[in-house]
Amino acid sequence: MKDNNDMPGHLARRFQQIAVAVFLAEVEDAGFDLTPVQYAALATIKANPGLDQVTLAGLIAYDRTTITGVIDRLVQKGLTERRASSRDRRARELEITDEGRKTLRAITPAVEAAQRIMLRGLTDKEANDLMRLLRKAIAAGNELSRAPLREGST
Amino acid sequence: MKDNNDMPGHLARRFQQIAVAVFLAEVEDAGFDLTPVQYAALATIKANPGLDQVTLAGLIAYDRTTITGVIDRLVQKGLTERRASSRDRRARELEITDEGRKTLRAITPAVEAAQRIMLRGLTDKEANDLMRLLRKAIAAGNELSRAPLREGST
DNA sequence: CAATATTGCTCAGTATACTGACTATCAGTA
DNA sequence: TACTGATAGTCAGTATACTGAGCAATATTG
Repeated sequence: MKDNNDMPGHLARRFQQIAVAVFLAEVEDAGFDLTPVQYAALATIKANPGLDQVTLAGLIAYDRTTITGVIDRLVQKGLTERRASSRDRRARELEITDEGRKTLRAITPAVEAAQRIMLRGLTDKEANDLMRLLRKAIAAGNELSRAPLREGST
Repeated sequence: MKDNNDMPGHLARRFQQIAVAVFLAEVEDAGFDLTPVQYAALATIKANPGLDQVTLAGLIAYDRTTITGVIDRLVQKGLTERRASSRDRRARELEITDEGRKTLRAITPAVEAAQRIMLRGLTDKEANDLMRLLRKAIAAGNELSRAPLREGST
């Protein structure tokens, strides 16, 4: 019988599991307390000042119901500000704080180290191949999850 | 600046997200209600009758605190039996029920379809390459997560 | 412009994952 | 055999993800 551990779905889960563990370990070693999800959100807020939650969710492929809690925690940590939009009173505008900017800068080496560590079993060429193939598979399946990636507004 | 969406950690998360969505959609279309995690656990219990929870967790790389809830749900659905071991009173022996066996058989086509769909953007060669590279990266990082894969007892 | 549809966000509920702690039990050893 | 350490399982707490529902506000349309 075919080994269940060899199915793409299982490999996906396992690789993600390792990636998160490596990220958290490196970031903690660097003296910070930030999850991969929080990091991506924070970096995206910095790159797109004043964006609303739905746009942010689309830019990093998070569910809109997930982003609420993520931002709650970023706000609670003092890394992000959330305020009502004046143009659309349903929306919240997000801004990174000085503290958030500082954290993002300081944490970057750990984040980059983590990316290397999670690929440490591969040669440079293999790592590039893996990322290319993942990108391709993800692009083809983008619309299949509830939280697809939505490119910048144009 | 480097796009955060292009980091291996983000690709891992995104691919896993799509894989789970595809799995759930296919299984639901087939008329079943089983998560990828529950499926893997059930299949492993069937292949290793009477195994205990820690061994099961090791075989599919789940955390031991996660497996408790997964088995709770399999038992509640009538697919698995959990009973105290006579040899070691700390341990629980797991068995698949007839209903579990029937479900596993009936669900297989949907599971296989899901694996194809999550790779649908890739050629056969690319799909094989992706899986080979994932296996290699995972093997190198196995010990980095709290729930590493533990091969069969030997 | 009134009725309708859509959108931004939140909430309640469920299912992984993990941290850390705790109980019960087992195994090894002085 | 009493002591010590390790192991099996559970529990409480936190953080993603997602389903489905709902509210408030905006957009669309007849």
